Amino acid sequence: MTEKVFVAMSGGVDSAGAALLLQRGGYHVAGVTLRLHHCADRPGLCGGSEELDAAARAARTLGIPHTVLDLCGLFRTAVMDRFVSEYRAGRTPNPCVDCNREIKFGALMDWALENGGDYLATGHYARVSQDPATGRWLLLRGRDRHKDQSYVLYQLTQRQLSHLLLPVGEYEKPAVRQIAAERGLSNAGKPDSEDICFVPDGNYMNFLETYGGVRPAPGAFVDEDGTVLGRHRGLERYTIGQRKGLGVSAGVPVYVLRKNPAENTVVLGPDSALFSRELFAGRMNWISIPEPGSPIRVTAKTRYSQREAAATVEPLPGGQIRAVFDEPQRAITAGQAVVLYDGERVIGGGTIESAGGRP
RNA sequence: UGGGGCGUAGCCAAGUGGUAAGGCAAGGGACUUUGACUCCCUCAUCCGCUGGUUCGAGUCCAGCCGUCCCAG
Repeated sequence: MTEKVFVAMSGGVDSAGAALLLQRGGYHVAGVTLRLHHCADRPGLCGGSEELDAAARAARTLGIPHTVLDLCGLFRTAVMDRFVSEYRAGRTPNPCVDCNREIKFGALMDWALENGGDYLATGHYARVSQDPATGRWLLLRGRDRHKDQSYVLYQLTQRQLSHLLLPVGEYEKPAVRQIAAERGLSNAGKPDSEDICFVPDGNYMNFLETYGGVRPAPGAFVDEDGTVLGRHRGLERYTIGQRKGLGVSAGVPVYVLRKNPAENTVVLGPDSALFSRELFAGRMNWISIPEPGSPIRVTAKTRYSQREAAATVEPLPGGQIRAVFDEPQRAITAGQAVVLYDGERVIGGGTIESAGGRP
C-alpha cells in the first residue's frame, strides 16, 4: 500500500519541488498550506493570501489535492507574540525556529498524522536518516551547502523526524528550480524568500510598534567607559554586533557590544571587543545522541549564516550547556540558537542565554 | 578687544598657487528563510563672507563675521 504524505506548500519553489519529487517517488501526495495571517495581508507574506494562491496553483499543476489549514491563532501566540516579548526582554529572537517547532513540525505535523498521513514533508534543505547502530533518527545538513537549513530545524524530536521527509535536501537549489520548471510549475523562478515572514518589508521595528505595542524609549549610546557617544532610538532597534543605523560617527566603525535594559543604554565599541569564547544555552534538544553526561567535542554555529567552529560542550544541570570555543566567536547573541554538529549530523542545539569569557 | 590660533561635506580631517585625499556617518545595491556582519557603489562645481593679486587661489593679501587659547 502506498504511503501518504502531506507536503507543506508555502507557495515557493522549494516546497512545490518537494511535492513533485515525492510524487515521482511513488508516494500518495497531498498539499497543505498554512494560513497564518488574517489581516495585514501583504504581497510576499508567508501564509498570506497571495502565497495561498501560489500554493494552490502549484498543486493544481501537479494534480494533487490541496487544502488550507488555518493556524492564525497559534501563530500569533507561539511566534508573533513571542517575537515581541523577546525583543522587549532585550534579546534577539529567531522566529523561524519557533515557527518550525510550534507550527510546521508541531501543529501541522499533528494534523497531517491525524488526517491519515504517514509523513509530513517540507521544502527545507536538510536530510533525515536513521543511525543504523543506535536506531536514532538523524538530521543531516542539506547537500547544497549554500542553502543548508538544518540550523533552523535543530529542535526536531525523534518522533517528528520519524514522520518527516525532506526530499529537496538531496538536491542543489538550481536543480530544484530546473525540475520545477520542466514540470511547468509557475513559481520555478520565484526569488528566494528572505526576511521574517510576518515582516515582509524587513521593517521589524514597525511591526513591534504597530502589532506589539512597543514604544521605543530613547536613551544613551555609551562606550565601555561610560562616556556618552550619542542618543539611541530604543533598545529594540539594535542587536549585538550591529554597525549600521547607529548614526554615531566616532571616526572608526563602532558596533553594538551589549544592551543594558536596566539603564536603557546601548554599549558601543570596536569590532575586536565583540569576540568571546564561551556561551551558555538552554532549552536544549538532542538529536543524534541522548543528552551527554560529560563534555563532548563538536562544531557549532551561533548564527544562521556562520561557519561552524570547533568547541567543547559541557552539559550542565537543568538541561543547559556551556560551550567553549577553540577560537573566540563574534557577536554571540542572546536569543539566537546555537546548533551543534558532528560532520553532517546535527547533534542538537539550544537557545543562547549569555556569552562570556572574553578572549 | 592687546597677542596668538583656527574656520574644507552631518562629524573628523588631508591639502600651503594649478584646478577638493581619506576615515566615520548616511543613501543605494549584492549577499542572507531571523536580527546582523561583510562586500560593492554613491555622497563638497566647491573650501566662513566680501573684495584684491595672479594666466590660474582652499592655498597669497585686505576687511568683515564666527570660534578657541593666552594676557596683565
